[in-house]
Amino acid sequence: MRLEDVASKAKVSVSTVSRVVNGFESVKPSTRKRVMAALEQMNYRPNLQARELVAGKSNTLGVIVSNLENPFFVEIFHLLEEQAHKAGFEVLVGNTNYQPDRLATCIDMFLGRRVSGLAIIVSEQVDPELKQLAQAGIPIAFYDAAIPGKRRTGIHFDYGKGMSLLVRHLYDLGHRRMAYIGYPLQLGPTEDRRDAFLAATNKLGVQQRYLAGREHSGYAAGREATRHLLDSGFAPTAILCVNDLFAVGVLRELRSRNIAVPGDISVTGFDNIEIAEFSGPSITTINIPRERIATTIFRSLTAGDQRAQVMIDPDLIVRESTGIAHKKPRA
Amino acid sequence: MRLEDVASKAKVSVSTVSRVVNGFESVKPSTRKRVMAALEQMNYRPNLQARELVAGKSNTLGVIVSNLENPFFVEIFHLLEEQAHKAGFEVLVGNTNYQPDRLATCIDMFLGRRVSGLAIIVSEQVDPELKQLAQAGIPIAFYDAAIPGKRRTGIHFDYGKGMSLLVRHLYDLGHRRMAYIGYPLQLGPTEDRRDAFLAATNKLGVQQRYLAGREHSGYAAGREATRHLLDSGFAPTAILCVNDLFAVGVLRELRSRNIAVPGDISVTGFDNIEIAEFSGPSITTINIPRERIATTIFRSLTAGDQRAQVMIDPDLIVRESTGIAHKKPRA
DNA sequence: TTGAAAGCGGTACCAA
DNA sequence: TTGGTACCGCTTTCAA
Repeated sequence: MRLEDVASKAKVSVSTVSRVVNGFESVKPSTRKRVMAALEQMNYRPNLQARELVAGKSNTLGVIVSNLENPFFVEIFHLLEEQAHKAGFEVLVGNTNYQPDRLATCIDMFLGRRVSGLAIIVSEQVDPELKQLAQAGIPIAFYDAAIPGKRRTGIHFDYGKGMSLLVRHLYDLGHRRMAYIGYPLQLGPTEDRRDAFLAATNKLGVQQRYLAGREHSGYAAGREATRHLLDSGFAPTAILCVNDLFAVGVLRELRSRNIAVPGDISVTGFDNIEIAEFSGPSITTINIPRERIATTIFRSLTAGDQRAQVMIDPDLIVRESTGIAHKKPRA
Repeated sequence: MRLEDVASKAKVSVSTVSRVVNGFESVKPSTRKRVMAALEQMNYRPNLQARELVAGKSNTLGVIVSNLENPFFVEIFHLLEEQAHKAGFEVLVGNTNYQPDRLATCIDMFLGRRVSGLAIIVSEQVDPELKQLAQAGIPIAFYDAAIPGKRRTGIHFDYGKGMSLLVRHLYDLGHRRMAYIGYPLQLGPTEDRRDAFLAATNKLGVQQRYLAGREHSGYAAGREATRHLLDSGFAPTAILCVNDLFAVGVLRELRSRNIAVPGDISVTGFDNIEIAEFSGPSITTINIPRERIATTIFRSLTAGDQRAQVMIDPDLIVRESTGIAHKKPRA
């Protein structure tokens, strides 16, 4: 099990076994062979804690996400993982469930494990942790969170532009009464979306309504918010959602009320996850180019490519869920 | 940064600092206060590699899954995580993407990190790794994979029963021509589903057809398989899918061909993930009680509750996607 | 080409 | 209540 066990079995020193394990040249072939055999027989597996302790690093990257149930985060993780593996890194994921204390725990865990880079892809506020992060001494990449500073990369998506594209698209289709369904909490990036919605609709003089879903994500939250919305008396001709998951929930509720989409009401999502293409009807949404995000994170974590700020641009993806506004909205 | 740095700053020994860090009682309040201050100022964070090296364990559980993009796996992970956190464990996830070499790497990584328990929730074959796992010396729980032995818990779901329930349900609705869309590879548990489908249809004398999707999961695979199926000339009145993701893809293709569900063709999924309830139409499926799975895994990993075999029973969930068979199937 | 020994950053035992 | 020290398993000089 340990280097020493193998050493005594092969009748050599631990140094020699270590050399064999790490593929050094300076080992006599016959010795190497003997050691290899012992290694094999004893099913030796290096203790990474020990190895990394002496190395002082771990060629492991840490990724912290708010919500593994949102395919958007999972996709970014996947793309990042792919690049990391190619470069010989392992990737570990931590999940916060939007809980600030979990965030702190995850950060402690990853920094305590001396990961060589940490990607923080969360929606919650990171401020209270900034202090410890500042002294971490490793590259840290943020997506969507907090203020970037030294040794940190802030990657941001232009929500304002994205939301404007949606509002404009709907406006051009004749919509003048729009509702927006967002997250419940004070999550920075999602406030951006709401503010952008408010700004865009105000600018165009569109009647609007803002509503917070009860959960952070998920179909159920979108559905429930839709119930409240429709029962409130505000009869929108279009419903915009903070993400695609919510939009699916909205579609579900509308369907169960026999409200046609986009015949009676248009619906939009955000993120362009796969379900947006496969739901019935498919969902008009904003694409966030994950490859760019993943690549930027990876570079900043490994190549020391620490551009302080990166802004990512949106694309509008028009699908079946949006159409010409009816004069007489149903609800 | 290190215990020693804090010690010299607080003018005490490393032992004392260690005691304070670990909350031992036997420290004079005044000393403790001084140490705490130093700790705070220097932003000390214990090196987990060192700590775990001496401890010989890590109060961390490892979870390996095939596919983080399948919400089914994510849900199990979440439930497991919840219980683990309550019990003071951290949970680390590894992702294999159905690649056997990734599985081996993940296992090496987790065992090398001396996790105190390892859950392997994958569909690929684990046999080649069994040898190393046998010597791991820690509790290992399998879901859906490999042969359980000593120190290992095998949790299995009764796919045969689940598939029978679906076939029977459809049969009772008058269906006599059924197609099944499965995974492409020789993945043990999914072969079970296919075999169960074949067995159940044969028993009832139903015309059947088996088809493999091109990917492991995902909407696109289901959709593509449906294209092949419909273009093949076999005109089923019902399509059964290996999982709910596939079923969503099937629905999408049928919709784009203006084939009504369940009017013209009935569709079923498997797993009962959330989308099955929210898709349009909602999907008749088999529920797999994840709580039981997660709880069983957790217990076997921590409490030494090592029942060798656990079999989990299915529930049939009837929703909108299945209905009475038409005499003249369209396709 | 090989072995001995000094750490890496902690913990824990023993003495003081 | 404190400090000294051996040791966890591995890597890495330095000598032999």
